[in-house]
This record gives sequence, structure tokens and C-alpha cells, in this order.
Amino acid sequence: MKIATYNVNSISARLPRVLEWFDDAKPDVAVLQEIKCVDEKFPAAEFEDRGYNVAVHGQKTYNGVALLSRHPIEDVTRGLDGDNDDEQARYIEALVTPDNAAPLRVGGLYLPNGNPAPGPKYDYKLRWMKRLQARIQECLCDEEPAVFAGDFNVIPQDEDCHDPAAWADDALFRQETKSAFRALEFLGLTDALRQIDREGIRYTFWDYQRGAWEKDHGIRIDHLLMTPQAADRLKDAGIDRKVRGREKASDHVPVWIEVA
DNA sequence: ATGGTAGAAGGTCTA
Repeated sequence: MKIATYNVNSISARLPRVLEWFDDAKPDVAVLQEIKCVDEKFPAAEFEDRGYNVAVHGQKTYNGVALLSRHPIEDVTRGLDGDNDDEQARYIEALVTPDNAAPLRVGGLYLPNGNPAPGPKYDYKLRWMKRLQARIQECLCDEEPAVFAGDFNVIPQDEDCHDPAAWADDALFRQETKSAFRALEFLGLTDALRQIDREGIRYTFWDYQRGAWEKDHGIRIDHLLMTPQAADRLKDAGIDRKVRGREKASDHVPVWIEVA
């Protein structure tokens, strides 16, 4: 079973690119971020025609996430507990129940960027990470196979960044951010992409500005974190880097895992 | 050189 995450940076602007990738990669489950539209505007039919069940947690202009699955989905939830005043659409979760494999819980997330840091946006990022940690802890206590996938807006380590010094004070790479991400890993989660030999394929995002793609000035911020019961089933993982070079590409590329 | 680009807007804001 192939599970992928892809920050599309507007589903309406990106639809031809996204469908092209779906037809090529054929993920069983995909979580999308920054769809930037309300639920009713999401092009669900395009995915349903390809055999996907569609769950959307949309928002006008900003944010917005979706979960698409060829297998049946149950228990769809939208948003994270812990802040009733949070109106930003950044989290969607479902239990994927294949006919021929064990169920797998999948959380799709778009973690706040947090810039400028320090400041209120950064405080929101750190609070959001605490709420995510609480949700992950629940799944770990249930000893459930689960994958938390998405745009974490976290560069975990120096090796995930073309120029660590240039990013030192950025909300994606500040010490508090890295520590909060480590706290998630220390719960017992596996960073799936860390496990494989990527032969120089390390990054998942290249800024539109300053020729970042052409110079390979990238960062790794799109991740799939797996509970032990899910990590035991991990077979392969990859980054579909070539997508970044296409016309009208998102600034992120798809990242995927294959699980038994 | 606090620029540069992209998207949703139709103001600037977010990234």
C-alpha cells in the first residue's frame, strides 16, 4: 500500500499537475496540503473518477487539507483538539481499511509555518505542535498502526538543508522547532524518509525565488512519521523530485512510502 | 541588494 503526501499550493491552480502525478504514481492514499479552497470547490469528481474516496477539510484562500483513498475510509475527523478558537484548516485524519491488508490510521497535516519568529505566529506553531503531539500520543497508547504525513514546516537536521547557517533563525529551523519535532520522534515514531538511502535525493521543497530549484537550494520539510506498528510494515520510501522541474509546479514535491 | 516568485485576492497577506 502506497501512502503519499503532497503540498499542492492551490488545488485549482495545480489540478493538471496533480492529476498527472496521480496517474503516474497511483498512490493508494494521498494527503494534500494548501488546497486553498472551501470543501465545495474541491474537484472531488476528478479523483472519484479515478477510484478515490475523498475527504476534505477546506478553507478559503489559505491552508486546507484533503485525504484521498482507494480503500474504504472510516472515522474521518477534521482539526486537532485543544483549541476551540482555532479556525485554520490544517488537519484531517481517517482510518483506512483495505480488503486485503490490516487497517492503517492516516493523519494528514499542514503544520503552521511560524514566521516571523519570534512572534504570535511562532507561538501558534509551537502550540499546534503540542496539540499534534497529544493526538499522536493517543494513537501510541492504543498501539495502533498509524502514519502522520504532511508539510511539517520543520527542517529536522542540518543534513536536511542546503545552507543551515542561512536558515538558523527561521521558524522552520529554530532550536525550539527542532526540539519540538524531536519530541514527536522520541515518542517512538519513525521518520520514514530518514530510513532509506536516497542517493542525494534529500529535499522536498525549493522556493520559487532566487533560482532555488536550479541551484538545488532545497529543504526537507514534508515528512511521514510512523508508529511502531506501522513502521514494522515499512517497505520503501521516496521523493518524487522530478515533479519540481515541470511547468507550473508546486514548490513542494510528493513524498511517499510503501507499507505491507 | 530586505530584493526575488507564486497564489488568492482584487487589499495585501501568506509562504
